Amino acid sequence: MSNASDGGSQLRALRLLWGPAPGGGRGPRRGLTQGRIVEAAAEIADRQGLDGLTMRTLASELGVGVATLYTYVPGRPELLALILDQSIGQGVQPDELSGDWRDRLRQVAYADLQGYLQRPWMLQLLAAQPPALGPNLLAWYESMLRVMADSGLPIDDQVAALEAVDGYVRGMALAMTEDAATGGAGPDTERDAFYADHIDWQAHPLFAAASESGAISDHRANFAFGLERLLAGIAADDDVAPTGDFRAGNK
Amino acid sequence: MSNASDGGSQLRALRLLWGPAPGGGRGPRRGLTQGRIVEAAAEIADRQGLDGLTMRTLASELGVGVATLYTYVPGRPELLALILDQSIGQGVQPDELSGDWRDRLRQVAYADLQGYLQRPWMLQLLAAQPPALGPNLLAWYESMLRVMADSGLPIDDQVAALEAVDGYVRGMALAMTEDAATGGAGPDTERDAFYADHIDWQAHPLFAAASESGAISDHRANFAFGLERLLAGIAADDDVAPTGDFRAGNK
DNA sequence: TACTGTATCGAACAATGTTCGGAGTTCTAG
DNA sequence: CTAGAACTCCGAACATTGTTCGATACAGTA
Repeated sequence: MSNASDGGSQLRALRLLWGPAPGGGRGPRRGLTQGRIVEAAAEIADRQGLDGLTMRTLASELGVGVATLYTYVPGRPELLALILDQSIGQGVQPDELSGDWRDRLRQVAYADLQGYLQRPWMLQLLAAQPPALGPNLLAWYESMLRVMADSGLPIDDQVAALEAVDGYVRGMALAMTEDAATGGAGPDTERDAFYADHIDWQAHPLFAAASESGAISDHRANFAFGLERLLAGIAADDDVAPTGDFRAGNK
Repeated sequence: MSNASDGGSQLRALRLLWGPAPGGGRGPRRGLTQGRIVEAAAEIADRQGLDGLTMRTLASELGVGVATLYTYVPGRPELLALILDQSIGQGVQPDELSGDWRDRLRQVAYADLQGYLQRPWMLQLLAAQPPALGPNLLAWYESMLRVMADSGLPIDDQVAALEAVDGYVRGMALAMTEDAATGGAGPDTERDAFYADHIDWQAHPLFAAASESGAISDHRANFAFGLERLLAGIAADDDVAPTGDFRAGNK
């Protein structure tokens, strides 16, 4: 009951993702396809952001009335689930890459990062709700497991490693979208001026130093740093540390 | 220009976060404080999710008219920035923990994870926009840097390690909110039934096996796995790997 | 005691997702 | 070939959202 905005839309999304196109029945021939709608929707989201993707702008882009959309898609939440799975499908297939499993993992990480940076709304959708397991997500996961199968790790660790790398990429992408948000055209001078004025730099000397040195804003270097450490940690087969730290939390 | 929904609200949020409370001027005494509003807003978000937090529900909860809120807060986006920074401030102060820097990093990771799981809307806000650098975020960052100062790592690596752990936690939390979304009361039988029916398990043997074994759904174990690997990788001072993989991307 | 500037808030406005009802279109049953 | 059924399309309407306006009440100041 934590996410109030899901009145069974997840299930409807799944039916859309997997269900067959409802083919030719009686009435007039359909002027659109689900594919065309999803494509146009993703394009609008790319240009205007998720908020700019309204049923009206989408209908107008496609040259149809708003109500028409509802004969193809049950509602906006389901539409969002569709463009998310479609975008996932546009990434690389991990097991088609070259190199050993560690190289491939790294390449997947960079490719996925780029995807998230180009489509920040994917992260918004992922944060709003766990993604429906559509065909593309499933295929990506299976492909990822094929890569991990080469690692010689136990099956549980294969999954854990996969999830860890994927999680890391998403989390870092979250922090890196910052750059895109400012417009890409140079730093936000107004904001920086505000910081300079209102922040007590004396009281935060370490932050001041780190900020000055540029270390904080060099997201790409930070991403590379953490990724290599994570991969190295996974590849090291020696036992790591006390894995138990689960006092707090649920059952 | 990627995020269309920000018409300078970031700056207004910063002013709110750092600016002094506008004190007693002339008119009637103010019946509310920014603090009380933010507290009530976060509570509503906890119960009803971010979508349930409307200006009307908030006003009603506080027993005031809707328009009154706008004398305390410029608008909803700024309100969201406030509850985010406030929530960040409710986590632990990293440098008040015990143990060496690696232990502390681990404790911070678990504490932050718990915070994100209890307040999934924090992740939604982080995904929608990079957080405004409010007092609490700044304090947390400074505290984190104090912890990292013990590591003996170069300053750049300190920042990178900090960002990596933080990013990892957020990314994994993204995947783990799944549990909360189903309501917590057992697995989603309807959804699982759909999966069983419509997915071609033969074509995805590895996923089928991983799913069957429960490895995929054991998020807490996966989190621990990756965290230990990441920490171990950071602690290992030997050089790691080719850090250059930056053909694609921007300048 | 008047004046000024503020706080409060009911009402209205624009934009959004969604539904309703009717008009047109195509297939199918007889 | 015709009549009905089932479907597509969509203008209009509805509920809900964030936000603004204008009036009214209040508290300091001169």
